[in-house]
Amino acid sequence: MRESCDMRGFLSFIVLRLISKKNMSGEELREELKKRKGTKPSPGTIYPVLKSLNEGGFIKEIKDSGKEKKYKLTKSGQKELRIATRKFCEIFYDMKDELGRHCD
Amino acid sequence: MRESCDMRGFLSFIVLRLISKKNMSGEELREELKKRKGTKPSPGTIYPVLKSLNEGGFIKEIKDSGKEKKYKLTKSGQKELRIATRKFCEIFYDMKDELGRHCD
DNA sequence: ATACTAATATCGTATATACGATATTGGAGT
DNA sequence: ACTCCAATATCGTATATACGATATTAGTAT
Repeated sequence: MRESCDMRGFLSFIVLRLISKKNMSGEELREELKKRKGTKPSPGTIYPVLKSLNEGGFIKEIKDSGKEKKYKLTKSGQKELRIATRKFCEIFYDMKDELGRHCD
Repeated sequence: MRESCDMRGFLSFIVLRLISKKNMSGEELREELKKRKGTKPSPGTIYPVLKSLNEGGFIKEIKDSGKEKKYKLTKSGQKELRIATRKFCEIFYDMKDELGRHCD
């Protein structure tokens, strides 16, 4: 996960958040993102992100039935998610009203 | 502003949002982003964004005293912001609780 | 008018996120 | 065992956002 000042880390952030709620595979993530955004991210988008988060030690593969590989957060991933969430809130603190209005 | 499926449009989104609340110059935007994120985006980050939003017709230069150039949203920019806000809320609808908790 | 300075603008470079296309892999079913 | 398919993985390419360095510009002050 990036530490610098740019805005590019959001896909990793979303993936960490989704996995923190429920252990998920690449395909499940693609489905969930389709629900949220209307379009399904291509395999070339999601699998490199999972690879990078895995190599960074933020998520860990768990064996599941079938050929799916599910991932769960590691301790380090939980910590990273807390940090990223705080940053997100600092940047977007004033989106609270809109989120309430649009999404109830 | 981008229409596709990626996550990269957030700096433009934030800039549109800030300008929608108050006409702002590049320096004022840098200051506000510093407040929110802790680091001030470099000139090489913010001015190209303003240029691109201006060329896209989303913001418009207004003459101010001094050498500052302030920008205001155009009608097209207002519309774009509404669309982008809805998308943002669809993606991050479940951040509502965190935003409430962290930022009150 | 000239020098100074803050704001703006541009340049080269780096990287995360994106895509579509293609390759690989591992269970399922025959 | 072999084929098939869905899930995963990789490749080449494109673009927005990032930086630091440098250049330009327009008021300010001397």
